Amino acid sequence: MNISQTDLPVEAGPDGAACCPAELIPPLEAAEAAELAQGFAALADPARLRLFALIAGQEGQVCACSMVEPLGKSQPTVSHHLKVLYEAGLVDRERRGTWVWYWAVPGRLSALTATLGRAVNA
Amino acid sequence: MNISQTDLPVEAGPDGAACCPAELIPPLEAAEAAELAQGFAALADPARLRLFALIAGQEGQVCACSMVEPLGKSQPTVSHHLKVLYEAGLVDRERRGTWVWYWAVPGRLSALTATLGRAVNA
DNA sequence: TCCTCACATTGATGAGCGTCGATATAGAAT
DNA sequence: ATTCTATATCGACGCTCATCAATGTGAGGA
Repeated sequence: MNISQTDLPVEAGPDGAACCPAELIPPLEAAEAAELAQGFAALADPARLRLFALIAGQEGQVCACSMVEPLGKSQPTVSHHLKVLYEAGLVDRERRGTWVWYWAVPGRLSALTATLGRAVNA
Repeated sequence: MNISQTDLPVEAGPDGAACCPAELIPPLEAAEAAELAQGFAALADPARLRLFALIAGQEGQVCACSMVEPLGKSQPTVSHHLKVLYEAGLVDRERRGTWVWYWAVPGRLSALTATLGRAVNA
């Protein structure tokens, strides 16, 4: 087994045999990572993904009453997931009389992925 | 089977006041939503986000030993998160002697977001 | 061979989440 | 006011996950 020094990005020290370059670029700040993770967590559930696709895929707005049946979950469960999406900033809502209407917040999804992409390409 | 107006999801009032416009476009298929959610779940943890940014942000590959200290978690915890990222297809790895090297799988992150974006714009 | 180091796995624990039934709240209509 | 409907909240259950100490595994080195 012949290991040439150009094969591996190893910075081997004479005494300690280091495996790694001296310093890595700093990772995401813990606070920013926590905020990003919260955003992705809102998309980490199949029911919420289907809800979000249902809302964002329509022209205009969607009434909450029309989302219970296609999702196949109980009304309290749908309401809970809508709240999670709302608190994640992915959807907005407005009460009009008896019903509540939801719509996707433009650019919020792309902002999430862009933030991670920026941290990766830094 | 009889199709009556009570079968419709639309509750159209006499003056045209309705809560639901008509049929909604079908949501994400449950199977596709589950697969997507699994991918986003890998990014829904601050420790894993920092790990992924650490790996994808470097030039070349990263030794596992160099990720324990910057993350501030125990070695088993880091190993667990690396496994989750690996099984989500976000990173790949190779053992070289004593050490294990990790690198980001190109295009996997953008594929995730593109799939959701396609479902939304359909 | 035995020892050491790097990494993975196991087992346990505590916290958090998805789910639903029951209930509360808000608005509209009678 | 009473009642009905749509939505939100509460309480509880079961399950999953993040975490770490202890242990296992696999690869050099003496």
